[in-house]
Amino acid sequence: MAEKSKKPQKLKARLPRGLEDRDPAAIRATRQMVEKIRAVYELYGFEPVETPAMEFTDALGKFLPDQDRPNEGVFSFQDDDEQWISLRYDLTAPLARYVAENFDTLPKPYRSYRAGYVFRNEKPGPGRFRQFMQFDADTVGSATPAADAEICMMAADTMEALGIARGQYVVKVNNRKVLDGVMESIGLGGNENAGRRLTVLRAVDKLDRLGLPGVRELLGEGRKDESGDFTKGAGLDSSQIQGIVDFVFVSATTSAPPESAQVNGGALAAGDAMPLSYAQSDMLRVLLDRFGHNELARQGLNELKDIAELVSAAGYGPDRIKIDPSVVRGLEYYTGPVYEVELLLDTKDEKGRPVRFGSVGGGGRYDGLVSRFRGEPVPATGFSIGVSRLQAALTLLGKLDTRPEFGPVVVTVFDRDRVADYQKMVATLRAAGIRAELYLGNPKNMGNQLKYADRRNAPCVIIQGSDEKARGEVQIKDLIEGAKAAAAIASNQEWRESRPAQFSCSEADLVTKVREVLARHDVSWG
RNA sequence: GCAGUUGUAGCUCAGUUGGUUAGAGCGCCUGUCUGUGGAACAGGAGGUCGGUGGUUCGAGCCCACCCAACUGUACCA
Repeated sequence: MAEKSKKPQKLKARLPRGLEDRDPAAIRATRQMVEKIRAVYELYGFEPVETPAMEFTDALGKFLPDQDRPNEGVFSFQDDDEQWISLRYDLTAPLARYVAENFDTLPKPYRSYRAGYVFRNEKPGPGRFRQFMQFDADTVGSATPAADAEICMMAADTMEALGIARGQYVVKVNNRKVLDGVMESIGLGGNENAGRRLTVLRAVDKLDRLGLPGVRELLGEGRKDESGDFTKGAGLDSSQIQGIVDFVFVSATTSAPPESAQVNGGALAAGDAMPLSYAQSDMLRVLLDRFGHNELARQGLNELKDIAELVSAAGYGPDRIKIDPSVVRGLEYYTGPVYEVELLLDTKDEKGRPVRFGSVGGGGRYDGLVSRFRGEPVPATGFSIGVSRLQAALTLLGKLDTRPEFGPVVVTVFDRDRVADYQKMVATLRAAGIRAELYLGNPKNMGNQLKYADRRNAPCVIIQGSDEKARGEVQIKDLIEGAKAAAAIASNQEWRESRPAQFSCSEADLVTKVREVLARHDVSWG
């Protein structure tokens, strides 16, 4: 039987999931965001450094890759000498390596900032990519809560510099020591409970999403989601659950407005006390009363109190920086205060469905990360903005300028024997600092050239046929004005003959007249 | 990873109880229009119906497996 004659299989043009191509508007938006963030970080006295996109795997704080699944979580490969190398998954671990390697020459405390792409092999989602940009700032070599407080204030300032109004974001602050202490006090201390502690932390982290009832389920046997999938819980007994819930409850009633606590999971569970609104200091006092008997918790709460007082003294109220004991953060390397920046705006996708973006920034104190490389303790605290995620959110919110940038002035080719003349006009415009180009396509008719200029979003085109040449003139056609005039014109005939928004000027006035057109429409590039 | 939903033209989607040659809108290209963007009108290109196998005289439709996307969930050092 004859083989089915197959068409030659064309290579399919496609991109792996979680990766994206970036068009001019997106690139411009990123550039503007990065510039605004940079300005704030500089203002706070931080200085730039750049490290490569990959590091030795062990320097990133990751165990050697699983032979079966070497790319779970991070992308890794083996070098010629068999050493494992990974793409960085954040900018903190590489900074720790950099500081350790250059410890003797860096001024300490060392304030550093850097932006760059990081890579995570995870399931993508809205605002979640496998390659994305972060913009970090860190203070290495200072253990004082003043360093943490400063990072929080800078995070708030950065949000506002990015055009996110006060009240549309909040910097939440917690301390790992507090929850660790609470867990210790209900008998979850010690190495043998490390796994369960992690499960508890993850459960608490989901408070905003699942509400108190969901968290309760995750602390106990487990929870079934709406798709029927079951998540195994921490397996705590009821008194232990109540201990955690007591703690979480205070945060829930003080950090979230009551109505949102109602929405998430249908109200706080019955049997809990009435929701009350506490001021920050009241909340800390209540927590100290209740959990201060544990040394670790008391230490953490006192650090939080220090930070709260510092930011408050600098004029940053709880509308900008708020103590929220339910903030956990996933990374294990945090040792003290942790921060998280959340957008308080409702984001909806193109179809009007609500979208959860998660935090757009976060960080914390990681006192152990640099000292891994050195024999001495090196305290450090830092903060990271998820530029890509924030940009995705702001785009969805319509808060970013996504208008296409103006294209160049296009000099059309009327008479193909005179390309040299046209090229000279282009050179003249460029010499005057005007973005300009010669039409390089097939010049067989003017219509195509104008369509091209239109697609390029060119503000105007230059036309010089034999008539104009004889008079020593050029035609300047204002495409922006012309587009407005188009509305009043019905027939193509009329459209062509009227030549809207087009005028003639002498060759010598080319630059001056083009500048006038640009100025009229407020055209500027870059 | 687990679960659910969905895969038909570049995009958004129709497609009858299984029945001849799979359609529409938008977009794209060409012409009306050899010195001028838009609109209008006319025409054109573009499909292995996600893939493979099966049931059937006959499959876009039914069945099995695979792949992908979306949503939830888990993980996120």
